[in-house]
This record gives sequence, structure tokens and C-alpha cells, in this order.
Amino acid sequence: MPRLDASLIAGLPPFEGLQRDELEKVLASARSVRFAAGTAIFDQEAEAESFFVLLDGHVRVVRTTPEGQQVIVRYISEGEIFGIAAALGRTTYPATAVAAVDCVALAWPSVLWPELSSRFPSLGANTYKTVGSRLQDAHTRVIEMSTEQVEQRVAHALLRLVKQTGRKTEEGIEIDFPITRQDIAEMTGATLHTISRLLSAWEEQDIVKSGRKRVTVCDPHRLMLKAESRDKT
Amino acid sequence: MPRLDASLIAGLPPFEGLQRDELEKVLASARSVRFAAGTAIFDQEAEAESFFVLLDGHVRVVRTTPEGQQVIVRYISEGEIFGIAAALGRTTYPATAVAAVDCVALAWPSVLWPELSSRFPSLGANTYKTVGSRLQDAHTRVIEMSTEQVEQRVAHALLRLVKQTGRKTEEGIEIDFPITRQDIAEMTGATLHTISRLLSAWEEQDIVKSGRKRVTVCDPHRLMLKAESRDKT
DNA sequence: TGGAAAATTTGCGCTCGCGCAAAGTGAGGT
DNA sequence: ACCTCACTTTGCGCGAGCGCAAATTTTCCA
Repeated sequence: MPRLDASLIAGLPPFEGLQRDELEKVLASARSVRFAAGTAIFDQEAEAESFFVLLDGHVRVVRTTPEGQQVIVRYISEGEIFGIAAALGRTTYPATAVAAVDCVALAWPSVLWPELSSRFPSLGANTYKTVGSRLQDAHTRVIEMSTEQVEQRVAHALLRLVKQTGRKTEEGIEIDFPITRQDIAEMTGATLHTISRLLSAWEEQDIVKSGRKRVTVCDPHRLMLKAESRDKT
Repeated sequence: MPRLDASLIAGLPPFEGLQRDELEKVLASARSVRFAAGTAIFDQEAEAESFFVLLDGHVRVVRTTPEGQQVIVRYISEGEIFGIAAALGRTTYPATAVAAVDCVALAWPSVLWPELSSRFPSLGANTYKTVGSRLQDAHTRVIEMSTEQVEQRVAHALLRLVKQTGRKTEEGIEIDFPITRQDIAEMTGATLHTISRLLSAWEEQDIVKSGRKRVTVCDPHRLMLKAESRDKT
């Protein structure tokens, strides 16, 4: 197995504040892994053997209810740490992670977390900081679900996706991975029917362009208006 | 100021695994504080000066939207740590905490968190473990809001409250602090009108008894049925 | 003890968005 | 090039639960 080079992870948020030689020590216990689009990286309820840092691609994190309903918890993009059940004192993964496109990641055995986080305090601090923002995100979503109409929730979801993973094109900003109406429905607590109607309506107004597994936001500003007020412009 | 005795916190979840002398060292930097029912312990957006462990009482954690809508994020009960923005790399509180009844708590300055968590690794581990379950709780709520009807959500919310803070009475298990229909509405994303109707219907069926700022669950088992299925028994 | 404020109950109409059904439209495999 | 499957669109009806309004009850305080 080829040595992993420190430049792979230098500058990534989880490793902010680590020296070059520290990066190399951290990498010494990592292995690099690839996942084809559509394959599971880990399964809900499974033993949390590893935690990951995504080097390339996009990962969809999904939680399934006992009744079989699926909800998309979040998308992970390049440079993010995920699968960190161990850092939160859990032994199993609370959700399933699926590669939304072909992905490359680094994986560490969960058992090394205590050692790594104490040897490299910045790694711990960076990680817990992202945990903090994820907790806040989750609460934000609860609040959106409580207080907003479907139209506003979808607008917010699209804006977040665009901000997180937007890729500039001539027509606007495109979400950088395949995403179906069903996916958007599972992010916002709506049905794919409603999402379809909504996107059609917005396309009519030149706010978005969308096709099969593809969404482009053309007019972010007007989408923000949709996100904020509940009147029907 | 009187010395705080280690027996105050011995056995509390955040301090699990600490020796007696360690408890005393931890207490050395704490001060004890009281809050009258209804007063704010800290405010959303305010500088996160302290973190707390609740010794007695119940605390309501509320987040307010830019539009002024309120949502109850969770209730804190005895022995829980809260206000730990510092441990998650934030400098301000993401929500407001209000004493639901008269409360007693211990407070530590946020700036001591790095030192305390590294001197007493169990404290850090225990804390991050509760952060983990709060993150999971938040996701669970997102999922409930996405997939369940109001009736099921309210049933789930009541069951959780009863489990967390239930006090046995002759009529059933009573929620141990004053809680209004409005409060339940803000926990479940419904209106107080709907909650009122729902509780009346359940009272009719002898599943709950409720009065002003008071809810008692008489038949937890049938409430669980309400929580699980969406058919109208 | 009286009065005001807070909390709760109840009625009624309406709308958003779901549920169901069916038809259309790409895209990929062989 | 065709076929099939996955994804998307669209129509229609209905029902849960909100919004608004008003009456009622309970508690607290002066």
C-alpha cells in the first residue's frame, strides 16, 4: 500500500491547526477507500468500526424509521468528517451513509479515536466544532418543519444545497450531484408530487431549471424571497 | 461562600468515572446559582460565559425564529449538563434557557472547559456522549415531523416527557412541572387549539387527565398505540 | 373578596398538501 | 435501435389541522 501524502489532507477543516509532521502521524493509521455511486459506506445500526473523512464526492446520510420511511439527514461534501459515532460515545451508526456519486475517503478505525483526539487536540476541537454546527443544523430543521410551509422548506433546502455544493454554470448554480424529486421530498418532509409541482412552478418563473436528477438555481435572490415569506408571488 | 461538597455531584451522569478528589477539584471552580421559576438562565445569541449542571428543577430550552416564532428544543432535568456551547466551539448560546420551576444549578466559566475536559477525560467523554444523544434526539424529531401526524407526534412527546420527568401519582404518571397547551404545541409543531382538542379527546378515553398547566398520563400503553399507528381508535 | 389576566375550550370555514391514479419522458443496457 | 425501468408530470378529490373568533374557567393579586 502506497504511503499517503500529507498534502491529501492539509488544509481540510478537520485537520486545521495540525503541523505537517502531525498530519503524517495521523495518516499513518488511515487507509484510503473508494465507493462506487450508490453503494453503502455504512449501515444504520451496524457496528461503528470506522470514521471517515471524505476526500472526493458526495455522501447522502439517511435514516430509516421502523415503518420503513426514509428521511435524508444531510449531505456530506468534500473535506467533511463523518461516521464519528465513536467520538460521541456510540458503538453503532445512527444512520446509513450512501455514496451519491463515486467517492474517495480516508477511514480510521473507531478504536483509535480516543488516542488520536488526545494526541492531536486540534483534531478533537475541530471535530466537536462540526458536531456543534450539525446539532444546530438539526435544530434549525426542526424549527423549519414546525413553522414553515412546504414551499419555504424546499426553498431553504435548495439554497443550502446550492451553498454547500453549488457548481457555477452558464444558466445558474447547479447542485453538484444527482438528486431526485424523491430525495428533495425526503429532505423536506413533503411528497415527490408536491416537489414536482413546485419545481415546475418555479421553472415557469425562471427561478430554477431542473431535469432528471438535476436542479439548477437561476435566481437565488428570488428563491430567498420564497424561503422567507409565505405570500404567493 | 461555603465550600461545595463532592456529594452534591457524585453519581451525576456528567461526573461518572471521576474519583472523589477529582470531584472536589472540579467543584473548586464552580459556583452554585439559583433561578426563580420563569427567569432566563441565558439568552439566545448572548455571549456563552458559563456552562451548567442542573442540580434541581427543570429547564426549558427555547429557540426563537427571526420572525418571532418560538420552538421548544428540549427540557433539561436534574443531573443534566447544559449550556455547553464552549465544548462545541461556539462563543454564543444557540437558544434561550428558562427555569420552568425554581432551579438550582452549578455554573462553570466557559473558558475553563478546555482545561477541565483535558484534566478529567471522563468529564469530556460523558459530555460528548450526551451531545451524541442530543444530536440523535434532534434527528429523531426531524423524522417525526416529516413522517407523522400531529396526534402521533403529541403522543411521542408526552411519552418522552413522562419517561424523562414522570412522577407517579394515584391517577397515573404526572409530568413534574407546569406545562401549558401552548408549550406542547411548541414542542410538536401544532397549534394550542389542536392540542386542546386532542387532550380533551384523550381524556374522554381515559388515556390522560389534564388541567391548567398539568398533564397526567393514565394509560401509557394506549398512548403508545396512538404514537405508533395512524388509524383512529 | 373582587377583578383582571392567563389558560383553556369550542365552533366553523377554508386551504395546503397528501393520496391515489395514470400518463408521459428520458436514460441505460444488450 | 429497441425495450424496459426509473423518474417525472399532472389531474382530481379529500381531509387534517390551521386561522380566527368568542365564550368559559382558573388562578393570582390587590
